[in-house]
Amino acid sequence: MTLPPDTQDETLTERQQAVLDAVLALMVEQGGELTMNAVARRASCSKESLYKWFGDREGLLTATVRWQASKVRTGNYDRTRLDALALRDSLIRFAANWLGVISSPTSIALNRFAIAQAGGGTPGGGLGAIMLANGRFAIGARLKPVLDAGRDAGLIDFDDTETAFRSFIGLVGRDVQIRLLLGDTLRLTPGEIEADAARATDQFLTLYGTANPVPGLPKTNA
Amino acid sequence: MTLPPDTQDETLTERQQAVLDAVLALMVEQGGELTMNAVARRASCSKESLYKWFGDREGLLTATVRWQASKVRTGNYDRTRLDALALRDSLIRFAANWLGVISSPTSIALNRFAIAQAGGGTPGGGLGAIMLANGRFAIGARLKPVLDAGRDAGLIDFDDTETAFRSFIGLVGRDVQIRLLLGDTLRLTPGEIEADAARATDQFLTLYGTANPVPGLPKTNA
DNA sequence: AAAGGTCCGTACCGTACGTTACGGTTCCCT
DNA sequence: AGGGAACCGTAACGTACGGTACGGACCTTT
Repeated sequence: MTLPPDTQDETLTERQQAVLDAVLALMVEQGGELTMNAVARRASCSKESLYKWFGDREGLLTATVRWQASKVRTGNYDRTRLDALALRDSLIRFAANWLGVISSPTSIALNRFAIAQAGGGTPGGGLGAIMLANGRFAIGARLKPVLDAGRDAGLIDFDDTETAFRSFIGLVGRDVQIRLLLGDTLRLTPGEIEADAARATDQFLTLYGTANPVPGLPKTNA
Repeated sequence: MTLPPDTQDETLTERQQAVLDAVLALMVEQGGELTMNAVARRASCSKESLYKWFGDREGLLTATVRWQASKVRTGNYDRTRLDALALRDSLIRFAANWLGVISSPTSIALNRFAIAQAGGGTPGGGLGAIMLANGRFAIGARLKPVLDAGRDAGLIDFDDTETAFRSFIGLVGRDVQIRLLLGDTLRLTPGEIEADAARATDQFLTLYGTANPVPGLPKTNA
């Protein structure tokens, strides 16, 4: 009669968090073959405890996704005083951070799981909806204030913040995520991430910047 | 003793093609739960025939991916004489075509399958490698001649064709593919596809175009 | 008409996995 | 020290699915 704890809000024991970390580790190294037996063995816990804590396999997976999402949340990027250089710096740091996240083995493994079961008949979306809410839409909510502030400061110009935001993440991410998800052996070193972030940001500023661009960065046809 | 027909090159009976179409239909409507029984029932054939024709489940899946890929191949986009308007038109048609492909239910379902098993221990990449070869890399090989021709004609300028190409598909695709894969209810009408293709192309030409842009398209901060 | 091949429908087998149940151990509370 | 809760390890159960085997129908060939 134990109803599934779908309303769990950060109420996780240290032990349970360790279990979820074990799930993440298994997802990363073992890939799509994730059995309850393997989780129990890896986490050194009994399957009975797994079912008591998370209800069923689906509950364990959603708890894992939420757990990882709660670990990824970083600081905001908005500032009070904003000049062209500060805006560019904020955008570059945002882009580099996001590239680091989406190219991390954990994010790749988690997205694979969410995508694999997004097609199933699970109503409500399941893991895919959670990944979208905590990934795509969360970063949108975090970056849009920066873009709006840049527009208010007269540094950039656009009609729709959403459209500008999508152009930016398109320039930043390009085909990285889909290639990594499909198993492409694509290594992003921290140096490449930083360079890509700067290139994408400068391209974005070229497209949406006003007449006062950052000096010395007219066009970057890298 | 029937060795698996891994060297099948378009040698498919009409019956077998119908079976693969049934697999595609099942992938689209049923999602990740694809059993051999369901395929046999849907295609009105026996499981024995499935195993005789495709070896095993993996062979059936790879044959399906190849079959779909062979259906998507469209005409090339290169031209002999190229002015600014012709280049822009080629890019727009290419972008619209690609957007239509990646937003089609068949492509989404197929990518879901390839991604789901790309994490598994299957060496060589499996379906993911096939999807990459026939998707991402195939369109690259098809578009790069156009970009190079545009550069030779002095219409656009860049150092690395690959980098320019990746910026282009970033501007075109943005976050469409990952959102659809995660189950986002995102509908792309033909009109939106055409508008997105034009916007992305004009943004690309703004970034990489030379001093002679298409008249009347200086900046499109849509 | 007889023979042989191809294929459909179904039944069957072995295994893997999700889920449940149980005995033994550790730890906390009083 | 005694009682109880939580938990670990393992065994057991039911189902689902990949893969195989078999009987019968249809079609072609001679």
